[in-house]
Amino acid sequence: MAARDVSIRIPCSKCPLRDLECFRDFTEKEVEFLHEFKQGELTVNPGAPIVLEESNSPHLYTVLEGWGFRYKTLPDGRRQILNYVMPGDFIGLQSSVFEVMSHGVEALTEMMMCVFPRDKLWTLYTRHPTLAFDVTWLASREERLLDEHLLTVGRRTAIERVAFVIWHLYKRALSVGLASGNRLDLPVTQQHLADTLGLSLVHTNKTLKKLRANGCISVEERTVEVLDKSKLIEIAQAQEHEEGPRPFL
Amino acid sequence: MAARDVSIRIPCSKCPLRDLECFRDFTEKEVEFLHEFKQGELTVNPGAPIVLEESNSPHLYTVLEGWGFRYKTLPDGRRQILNYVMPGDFIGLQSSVFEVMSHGVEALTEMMMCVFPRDKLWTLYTRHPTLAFDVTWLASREERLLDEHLLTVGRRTAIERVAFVIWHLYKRALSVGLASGNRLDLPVTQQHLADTLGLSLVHTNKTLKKLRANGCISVEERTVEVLDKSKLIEIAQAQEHEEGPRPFL
DNA sequence: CGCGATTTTGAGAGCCGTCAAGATACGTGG
DNA sequence: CCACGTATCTTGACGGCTCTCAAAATCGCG
Repeated sequence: MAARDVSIRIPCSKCPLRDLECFRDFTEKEVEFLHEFKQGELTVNPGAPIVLEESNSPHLYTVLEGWGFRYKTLPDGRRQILNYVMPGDFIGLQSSVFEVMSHGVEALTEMMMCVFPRDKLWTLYTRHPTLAFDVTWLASREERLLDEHLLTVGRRTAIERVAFVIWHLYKRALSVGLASGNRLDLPVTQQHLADTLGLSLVHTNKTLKKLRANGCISVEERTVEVLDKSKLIEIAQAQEHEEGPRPFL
Repeated sequence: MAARDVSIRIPCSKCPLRDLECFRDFTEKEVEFLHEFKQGELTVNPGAPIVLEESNSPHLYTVLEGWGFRYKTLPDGRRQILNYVMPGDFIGLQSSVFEVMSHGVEALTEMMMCVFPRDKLWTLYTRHPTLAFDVTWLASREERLLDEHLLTVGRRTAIERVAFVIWHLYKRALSVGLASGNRLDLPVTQQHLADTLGLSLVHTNKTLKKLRANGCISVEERTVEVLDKSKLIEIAQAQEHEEGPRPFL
């Protein structure tokens, strides 16, 4: 694995995430503590592993820039993508609770992350209950995303699944400034989509074609344009719900 | 909905869960606080709704006895079972974080639960960081179970899925005393299994038949006997991992 | 004994997977 | 600037796993 350069260049008070509307405001004391908690920044290349399945990482991460994904694999290599990580998302909580991660995380684009030492998480619980609650908040949000994903893979048809992920990723990317207007820059191959949705590569490709023929979306290079939102939502059987400001670490 | 009788009859110090080996020990102060936190017990009948999708329940629950399940449904009625709840499991965390639950919970057997007021969860974070960490622990465990379930539904074949869910439920039930020896009392219809695994009822039935013909399991009434553990594990492509003592509230 | 819920079985259809091959894009070295 | 290898995308053909439809059998219960 390539050497990882970890050093603090960005004080938490100037964290780029603070400029985004979707995140909650923090008190000065909270930011001070987070700055103490922070070990540095880590930058990785596209395709780089961030944590390995069954590994035991001493670090926790908050994504500052870029996309990645969480996954699990079966012994024979079949892969299931569990979720995507974007700016503001927290990586590695499971390892502080169970010692080992039961899933892996891999970068899709170049990623910059904030690094925290896992063994100091406990002091966060003793000294900053508001931040402790934030950690629980983040875990609970992940749970909700997984619930929805499970419904998608278990009960939606192929075209519903594809429509749903696109809509879902579009909304998430919008909120953190990774999409603008109707355009979503998806740093993802069709194989990734297939592994996300429990479909084969070939069928994913043919389903995307239907969605293009439909006039729902257009795709060029790696960017998707949402042409007909209401039709996409209808096909996806998606139900909208408001999101208030959310925390991050 | 039937009237719900809530009153404290069991002090937390005599919580039946404390006798189970799988749970961690608590300090006197922790138990004292939990007893203050506790509002009472709630008993519901098989089939009763515990929380509804999109509802806003003011309560949190810890299961003391019985089985239930979490689920989500699509507008047209297709249902996905997300996970099962058994003694020691915590219900309703999402509602303290997002105001509304995005999933429902329903009882499979008669269930007894410990009831907590949602709005006092915050004082738990301020006064008992160890318990706060336990809440995070529980959320993180749920996340891990969902990860595994997603892999099952997304990437395992029908027979692998059925084998896996039986093995999984057997292990969980064993740890809390709901299974003994090789026998698992499953209070679940084949329709429930189908909705858990993303399969149709008919195909679930035929797949169970194969597993019986295999000599892996036998089924009579609602109890499943695991006849050949290693073959079941092999078919399920399950990977064992140790579990240390876990918390509950 | 009779009715509803659940389980079982068979038949046929279709959605989706696998296999295979060609097309396109992209980076690298000559 | 072109050649070439690798990764990704596309398309067609075919097979099969799983679905739907339908009906019979069994079970639970009043």
